[in-house]
Amino acid sequence: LVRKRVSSSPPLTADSMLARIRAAIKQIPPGKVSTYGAVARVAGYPGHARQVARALHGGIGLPWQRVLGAGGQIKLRGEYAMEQRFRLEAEGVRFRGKRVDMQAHEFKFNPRSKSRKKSH
DNA sequence: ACTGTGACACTGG
DNA sequence: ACCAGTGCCACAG
Repeated sequence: LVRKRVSSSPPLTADSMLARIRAAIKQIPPGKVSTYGAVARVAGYPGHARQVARALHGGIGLPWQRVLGAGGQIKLRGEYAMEQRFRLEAEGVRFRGKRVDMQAHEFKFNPRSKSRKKSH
């Protein structure tokens, strides 16, 4: 039943992909967060969550601390995990146990970027 | 070309 | 709620 939509003619080169992903990440404002999967979707590449992580690893000047795993969980390890949490809390992001309170802090990307089929 | 790896997501136990 | 298994996709060797 669930058909996938690949209709969004995504640039298939790795460069365009990374560029779009970085652009999406930059949209996340301080105090807000998103997830690897959500960023990938908004950038036009549903299912490419891992590439978002790759983009963050190499990209400079990106608010990397604002990208989390599904459910608001930090996916980094060791010192970096603490660094991320520290940075987020410094921005006012609240945690509930080991995860961010997504209900309160998840950033809603501008629908315009996706398939805006709303209104009527 | 093939295999292993990873800042992932989802489902099931 | 946590952990394991599986699917996923691009990249490095």
